[in-house]
Formats: sequence, C-alpha cells, structure tokens
Amino acid sequence: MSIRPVAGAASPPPAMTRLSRLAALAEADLAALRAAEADGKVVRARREILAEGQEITETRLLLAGWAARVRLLPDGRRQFLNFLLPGDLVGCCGHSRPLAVATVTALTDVTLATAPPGAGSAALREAYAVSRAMEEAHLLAQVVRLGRLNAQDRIGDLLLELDERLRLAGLAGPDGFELPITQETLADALGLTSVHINRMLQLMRRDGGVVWRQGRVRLPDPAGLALRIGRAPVRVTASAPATAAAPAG
Amino acid sequence: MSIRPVAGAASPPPAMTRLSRLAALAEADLAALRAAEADGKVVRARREILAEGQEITETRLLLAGWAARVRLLPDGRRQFLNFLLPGDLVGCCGHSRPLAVATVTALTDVTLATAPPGAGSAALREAYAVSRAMEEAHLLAQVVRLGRLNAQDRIGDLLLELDERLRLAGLAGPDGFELPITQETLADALGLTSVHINRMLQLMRRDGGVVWRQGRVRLPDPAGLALRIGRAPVRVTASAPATAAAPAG
DNA sequence: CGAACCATTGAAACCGGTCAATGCGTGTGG
DNA sequence: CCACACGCATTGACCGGTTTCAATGGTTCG
Repeated sequence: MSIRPVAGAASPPPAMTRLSRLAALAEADLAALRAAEADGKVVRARREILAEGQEITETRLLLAGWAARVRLLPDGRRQFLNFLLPGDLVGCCGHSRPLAVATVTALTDVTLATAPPGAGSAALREAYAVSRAMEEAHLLAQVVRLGRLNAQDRIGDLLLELDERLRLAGLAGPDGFELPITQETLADALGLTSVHINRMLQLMRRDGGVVWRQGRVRLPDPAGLALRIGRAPVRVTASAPATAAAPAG
Repeated sequence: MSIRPVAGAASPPPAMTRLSRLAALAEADLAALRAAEADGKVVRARREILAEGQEITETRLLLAGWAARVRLLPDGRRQFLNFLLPGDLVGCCGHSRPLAVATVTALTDVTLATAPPGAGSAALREAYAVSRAMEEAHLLAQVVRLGRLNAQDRIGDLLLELDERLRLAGLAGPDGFELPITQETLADALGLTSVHINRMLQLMRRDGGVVWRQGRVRLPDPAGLALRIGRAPVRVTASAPATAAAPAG
C-alpha cells in the first residue's frame, strides 16, 4: 500500500503549486497551467535562456530545474543576481517592448514553457504580479547579503531564502531540499570566492548549522539561524500569508 | 545676462521631465502631473516616508529631494538598497494589498505627491511600468557593485548611475549634479565604512576621476570611467532610447 | 586510464574594517 | 562677540576577513 504515489500524477507540479499559492486561481487558470506543464521545452545546463539586451517576446514559466540571472564583468568575473526556481517567471515585464536587463542561464537542465497569458484572467495576473514583487524582495535581500553580511551569514541567509522559496513550490520540507549547484556557483552568487565558500562551509558543517551532502541540504534550526542573521520571511501582500510553512510541524 | 531663466517656470519640473521621457504622455497626463506638482507634501530629512511591512495605500511620486530604501540589521548596521530621485515612484506595485518590502526614508527634505492614477491613461501606466523596470535594473547594478567591484569602482559606478538618472530628470548636465548626501550615507549604500569611503574619495580626487566639492559632483570623463568598470547605460525598452544624453556633447 | 570537474588544503598578500583621535565649519545661545 | 556643541570630514595604527596562487585529491565518465 503506497501512502504517497511513487512517481504518478498525485501532487501537483512545482510551478502550479507555487502559483496557486500566490493567488486564488480559477479552474480555467489551473487548466491553462496544466497545458503549459505539458508543453515544456528543455534547456541544457550552462546554456543561455535569455541574453542581456535581447527583446523579450513572451513571459516564460520555469517548470523544473534551476536557472539564474547573471552579469559578466569585462575581466571575466561573474555575479549571479538571483536564482530562478521552479514556478518562477522568466521575462515578466509590465511595459511594451521590454529588453532583458540581464542574461539568464540554466544552472541545471531546465524545463520552460510559455506562461499562460494573464490577459484573460485577473487571478493569473495577480499571481504574476505577486511573483514579481517577491522577486524584487529577494533582490533587496541579496543587496543586504552582499553589502552587510559576512561570508557565513551570507551562506546561511541564502540557504534560508532557498528553503523558503522551495517550500512554496513544494520542493522543500523538513528533510531539506535539493541544491543542485556547485560551490563555485554559490560563490559567484554571494560575491565570494569558491575557496572561501569551501572553508566557511566546513566550519558551518562542524558547527552543525548546515548539513549539505550529495546535493541535498538540510537546515537543522532554520528559526535560530534566521534570528541570528535577522532575516524575516518575505511578505509582499496583506492578503494571503503566501507562506508554505511545514504543516503543523 | 541669464541664458537660462533663474528661478521661473520655464523648464518643466524634474518629475515631469523624467516621466515624459519614459512614455509618450498625452496632454491630459501632463495636466495630471502638473496638478500633482502643485499638491506636493514635504517630508523632512531623516524622517520615514514608508515603513517596512506597512500596507501601501497609494503610489507616490517624488517631486524633489533625495530618499532611499533602507534595511536595518539587528546590530544597528544599515544598508541602503537604492536611492530615490525626483521623478521616481514610491510604492508602485502591480498586485492587490501590497506591503512595503523595505523602509523608505528621506535623505534630504523631500516633496511627495500622490501619483496620478494610471487607471485612465495607458501612457501613464506605461511610464510607471518603465520606471519600475528601470528601478529593477538599478537594483541589479547594485548587486554587481556590492558583489564584484572594489571600493573605488563601487563609488565610480554609483556616481555614473546617479549621473545617468539625474540627467533623465534634467537635474544633471555637463557641469555635474548636486549630491546632497554625506560620506556615511554613501558608505551605507555601497556596503563600506565611511572611513574607507573617505580614503578612496581622496585617491579618486587626486587621480582626477571625480570632482566633489560643496555638495556638487562632476565626472570629468564619464565614458572612460564607464569603460574601465564595464558599465553600460540602463536600457529597459526597445521603444525610445529613454536616455537623456548631453545634447550633442 | 586519462580527462574533466569539483572539493579541499596551505601560505602569503591585500583590501577594507575597527577604534580612536583630531580638525573644521556652522549655528546657536549666553 | 565668544563659547560651545554638533555633524561631518579627515587621519593614523592595527586587526582580520577574504583573496590569491598553487597544489593535491576524489569522483565520474568516456
């Protein structure tokens, strides 16, 4: 007897999980999302999804895998601006003839689909708008990380953010989450070097603050970590709490 | 002999200058902006304009003065997230019941007015959307500054951004622009200490890269500086170039 | 079995932070 | 008119977090 189906279609896919938590979607919206889900296109790891300066023709929805916005400096240095996780939107703008303000690259193999147009559905538009606001809030958090936190706190803060975001998409739980990125990628996201990331991770592992093995991360005491750093969960609307706390944990 | 009128009503106010460069506004839009211009309310320097977590009830337009979004850490450290200049929007969101994701404080005495509602005018909505997109682009630039640039390049890059943005509002020209902030504020924006800002500014003044006297800044060679750092002007739409380059400079 | 990629380690150098003091201009009240 | 406080810029000495450079190991995969 399988309490949870092993592979089947039981729990909704991450993107649907996330978006339906951002706004009260109607059945038509869910149907549109299911259609998108069936229409995913794969981009291989390390490939470009969108190039800086390029005109954006459609909003896309990230169905699976990790991507990131990135800027390259003339001397080859690299800065990841933010991570894009399943359920996140790529190229969602409010104005006409938008240009990509940063390159988007696939960190892992990634599945993308055209996002169902918001034109027909106020709820879908609301979900997209909330998603955009959350992305902005995460950017602000990134600024604080880079500007005012030391290496260990940067790592902790980012892991907390990823935990929070992946939970919203149903991809993280009490047993942690998949973190399919290298230490060098983490370094380029946190404005550090991979050497230093490595050393600080060892310390954090020793202290028991972080468990990261075989591409999977678990934070034994998220609340304590958040308190120490001074991080509050992202909140962009007064309507629904929009958080996906562990059910009665 | 005054080539430019000294005090009068000749050149349009900064906010109108900026917004009318972001989209093709109709006469009705300009009238609405003029009305807003006449309805400004003053917030004194160091006062809070908006508190983090507070529900946003209306979008406001910054008519005069400098403000900034800021985050405070539990230990008292401070990080300015971005500067808000005349013509910028405060609390512009796309979703329902938005919450402020960061505190907004006045850096100088500031004049604010309720932004004319976009409901009636597609052009006004477009201008607001473009403004939002530019703000996001500036946030990305801030992430790169803090993550990958050293102190001198951070200062240079930020001054270039301010120059570009103030030009758009008609507040900067070949003779530079007003920079009504202290070195400590600059430090809290750039993730540095005021002591280090002071030392680096002295070096940059000696090298001739920056002239900053009595609250006024001039960059003798913006293009060269931009090239060295690897900064490109912000571009968010394929429609109008939206830049306010010096006329045939 | 070698190539490629990633994690790990060590030693030395450097950038920026910290602490503390001094200077300097301005406004203000005695 | 002067004394003083206040905010801000400036300076010096020292400390420490992070980078840099370079090398070693481990694992996977063709």
